[in-house]
Amino acid sequence: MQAMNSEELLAFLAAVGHAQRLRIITELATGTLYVSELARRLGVSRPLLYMHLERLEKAGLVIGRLELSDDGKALKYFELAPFDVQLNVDTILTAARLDGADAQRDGSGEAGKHSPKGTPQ
Amino acid sequence: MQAMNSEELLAFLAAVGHAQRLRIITELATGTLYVSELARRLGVSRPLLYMHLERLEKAGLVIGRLELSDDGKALKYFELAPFDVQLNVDTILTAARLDGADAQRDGSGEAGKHSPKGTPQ
DNA sequence: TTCACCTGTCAGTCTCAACTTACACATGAA
DNA sequence: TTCATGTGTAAGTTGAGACTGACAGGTGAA
Repeated sequence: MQAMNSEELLAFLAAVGHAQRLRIITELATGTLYVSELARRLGVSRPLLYMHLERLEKAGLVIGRLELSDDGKALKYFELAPFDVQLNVDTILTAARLDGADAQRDGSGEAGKHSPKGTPQ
Repeated sequence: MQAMNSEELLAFLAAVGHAQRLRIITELATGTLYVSELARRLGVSRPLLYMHLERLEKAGLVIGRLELSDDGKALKYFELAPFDVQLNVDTILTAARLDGADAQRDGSGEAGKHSPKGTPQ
């Protein structure tokens, strides 16, 4: 998995760092499931599960797609997306460094003055 | 870094998964600092920084120790603890599996007799 | 004494994610 | 029609974490 900036890293960590969502991941690891079925298995209300799945999807941890069953019902299936993030000091420093690079690319925010290269201090 | 159960994993993720705390880690990566100095650098109130450092320390990401400076002032220094956690589906499944093992070891809760041997599965 | 540093903690407020309840809307089967 | 199944969303409540401000205590130096 490629390097992330702080924002992406935080989104990822926030997504995974929740007991319910860990359970969701564990459950989806056994195979693809549609929302209502997953809600039943986990003993969670469907709207709540929706919120969690939305969060996981935004962070790229799960993928959802709407399918028609044989009897014409619409089922929203979710499956696990492959992910693998190494978390150590280097990862975090890299994320911070990417933030700076992003800001520079965008050109906005800090009016250029900021030391263009090298770390201050 | 050795395998963690869900509780430890969540504590770790919650500790790292916060913008301010990422900045703290980034700052401490440059070297050991005492609280007031760190607060100044980050532009954060000291009580707030305390809370964050406490959280980081509980999760084992930083280590704090009180030192006497030459002029007799007490300074609370914090340094980064080495950490390295791989985050993928396997990590999470392993954590879930450890939870079960922990519960069995503790013996309570599940009126489980003592299961004679081995890990279920 | 007063000042400028530091540590440590408490009592609040505020904000937001988490969670509940309820609705509108489909389908197929009884 | 009614029931059981599903999706999708829009309210509300709540609870925990984040954050502020103020305090009590210590030191050494002016």
